[in-house]
Amino acid sequence: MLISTKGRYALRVLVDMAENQSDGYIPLKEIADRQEISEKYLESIVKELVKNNVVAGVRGKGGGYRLQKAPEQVNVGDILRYMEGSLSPVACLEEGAPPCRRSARCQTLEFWRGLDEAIRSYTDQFTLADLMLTGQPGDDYII
Amino acid sequence: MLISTKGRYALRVLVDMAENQSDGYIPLKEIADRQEISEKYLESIVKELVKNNVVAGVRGKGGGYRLQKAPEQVNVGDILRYMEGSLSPVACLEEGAPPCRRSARCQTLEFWRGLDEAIRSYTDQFTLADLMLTGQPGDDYII
DNA sequence: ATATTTTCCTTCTGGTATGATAGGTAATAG
DNA sequence: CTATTACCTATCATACCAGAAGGAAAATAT
Repeated sequence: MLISTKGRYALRVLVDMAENQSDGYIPLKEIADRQEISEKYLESIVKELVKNNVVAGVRGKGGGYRLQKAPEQVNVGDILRYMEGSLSPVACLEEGAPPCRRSARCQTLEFWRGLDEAIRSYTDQFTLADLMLTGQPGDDYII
Repeated sequence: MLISTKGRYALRVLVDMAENQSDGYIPLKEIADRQEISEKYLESIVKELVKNNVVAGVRGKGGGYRLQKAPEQVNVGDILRYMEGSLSPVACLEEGAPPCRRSARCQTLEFWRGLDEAIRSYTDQFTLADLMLTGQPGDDYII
């Protein structure tokens, strides 16, 4: 399974933030309630999003989280890579993986590279805005 | 990581069998040596391939394993699904998964379905014969 | 018959990731 | 000063991964 709950929940949280965006900050508890996900678990997920400057958090009363970019600027593939570490289908194609001694003779490598590319090109064409419309990437906005 | 060593090794074993095909059977030890994979571990992998009628095993001297179909008839996506159980990127799209209570309101579901389809359509266009050529699916044979 | 080869079957193990839960600390607004 | 909220660290149960071990059953060669 390529994507764990970390990646799935992260997308849901971000779409939720994008849709409930205002000038202020949204407390995690609100999002947890709407999305029916344990707030405590979401903490660990949002932490990663803060680290990668996707959202910003402010403590105390009136605090919460907020998107750091417009939904159109948030790439879904990036988010998933932040959360999962990598979207590579096989270990040997992960960034920073030790070079495989057999790669020159490996008859399956090209196949895996193609799969990696198929996953990358699919996920990278979506932004948060596309998910808000629950449509296809590049769909026109109907405001 | 979508694909574990089970799926990766299975493909390598099958390509090895296809290339070293003769009228007889190939002992697993030979394949393990050529592929530099532990024979004991390969046992568990080949077992799954036998179960799914991809290869057949014969015991005793002169025994070993053999492909049950021509390489052109062996679909790579099928093999990976046998070994991994599923190629779905997320749990909720796996076959036999309990229906998700939130699916009607899920804003990420269509995105995941698209990814599932991208993975499926890529993997399913390859056969063992394509891997033997280390080329692209549908490449012409040059004999 | 017997020895050898090979698949087949069951069990065990150490390591790591997943999906959380628990409890506390620091900052901020009113 | 108090309530609220993010932030931090630790712990836990479960499962999966990647194998290793040991033997039973079948087939062949001698």
